[in-house]
Amino acid sequence: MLQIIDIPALESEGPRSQATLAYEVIRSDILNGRHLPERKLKIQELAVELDVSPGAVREALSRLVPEQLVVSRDQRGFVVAPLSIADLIDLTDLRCEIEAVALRRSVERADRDWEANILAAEHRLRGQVVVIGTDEPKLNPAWVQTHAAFHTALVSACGSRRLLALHAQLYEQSERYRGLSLHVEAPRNVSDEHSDIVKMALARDAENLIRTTIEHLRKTTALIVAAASKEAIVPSA
Amino acid sequence: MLQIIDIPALESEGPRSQATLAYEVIRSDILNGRHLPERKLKIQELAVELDVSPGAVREALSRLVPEQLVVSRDQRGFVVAPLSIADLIDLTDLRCEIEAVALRRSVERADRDWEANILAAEHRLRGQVVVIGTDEPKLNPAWVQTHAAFHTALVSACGSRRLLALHAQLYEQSERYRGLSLHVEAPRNVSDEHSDIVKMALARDAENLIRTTIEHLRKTTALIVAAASKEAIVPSA
DNA sequence: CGAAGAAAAAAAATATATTGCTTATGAAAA
DNA sequence: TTTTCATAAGCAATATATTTTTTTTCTTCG
Repeated sequence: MLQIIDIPALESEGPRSQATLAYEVIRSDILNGRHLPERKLKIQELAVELDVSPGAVREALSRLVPEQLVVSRDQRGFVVAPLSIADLIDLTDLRCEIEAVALRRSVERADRDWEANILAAEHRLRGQVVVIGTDEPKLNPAWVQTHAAFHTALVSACGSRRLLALHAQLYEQSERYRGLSLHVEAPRNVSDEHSDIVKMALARDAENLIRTTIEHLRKTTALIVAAASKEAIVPSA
Repeated sequence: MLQIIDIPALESEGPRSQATLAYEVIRSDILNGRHLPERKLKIQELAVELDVSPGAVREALSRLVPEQLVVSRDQRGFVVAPLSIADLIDLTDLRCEIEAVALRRSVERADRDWEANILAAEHRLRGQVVVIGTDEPKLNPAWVQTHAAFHTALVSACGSRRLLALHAQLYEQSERYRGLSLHVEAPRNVSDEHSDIVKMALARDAENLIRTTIEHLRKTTALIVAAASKEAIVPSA
């Protein structure tokens, strides 16, 4: 007899435990660049800063290891996972492959809801400014979230939980690199690229949608690589 | 000085913390089916069983959450991640996609070392029996390891660290399901399937290699699904 | 007899103390 | 001046005790 088990998806209900709270704060701090790569994450320091017990910090850091946001060395604590150009290129390559698979499936299974969500996400994106702060330029957190939602909407019809999770994970990891492209953001019209993507999606033209999206990803990576070549942004190994 | 090595399969050198030890033991117990899906993992119980402190167990379990081997519910502890037919199908689909990408790249970048490693891995595989134990049939752990090495060898030339890591992770997750196909292993000649794969690899015939490998994966999945339909293998919620 | 509420037991989460590893600093010898 | 060894300090890792939360059971009332 076949028994289908419903997987309880109560992954996110308010941060109730201290460890979960610490996890979310530290994770966000790493993604936003508040903790720089290679920086040592001292447990006691974080514990007093977040006002939680050292055990909670320790657990939070442990959870970040499989996500590749921090690396741990037994008996020697935790450091923020390093960034490198080589890793960025590797990451981008993999993202392009995954994106292609997810988009192709999404188009195959597309329906009107899918189209509606894409249109809505793009519309929200247009209402956001990308960079805030004049002297100290920073990515607008609201834009970051909306942008993620836009790209998620495009692949949301792919019909695979795991593929969606993988897509989200890779997107998130690339977020760490995005902040580095701020200084050379000039020669680019991101809105046009997005509307091209939307056009292809609505036309259900899978191959051109994939091509356009991959170009979009590679353009960002190319800018970061160019920036890193000029300035010594990425710490040396 | 003579060193007596009594612990086999010590993978990485260096100091191992209790938490790391607990992590490895629990992980292996889940993968080998010693902890059944949906089973509650009581911290204190595991702590006395492994002779480590509860904190270490807690940390170990936390590290298994992102690997999707256990799920945690804040304030209510940890349980072994459930298995389901739907998830197996989802997992297999994703594996086929990833396998295709990795194999295509491997063939592109193939060299003589790659061929040699594949041949060596297949040869080792032939020397192993799949199932041990007569009345209580169990997968031969040596075969399991050799089989993993064989499939890793095929994609090892893909040139992407992340792709290799992803491949390994998906393979590992599917290992949890493999034990379920034991009872219906009959109508199959796995060695022939493997030698077909080797033939395609040495011929550098990427598309046929992919096709053959995907068939290989899907066959295993189909057997497990068939087994689950007849017997109530998958535990009930 | 069944349902609801309260109390007790069990287990998770947290805090604090202790141990032990790693590394840095300094002194002594080459 | 450089190298090496020893000692000390800092911090990760672990153990233990305490608090909080959840679950189960027992009692009481409908």
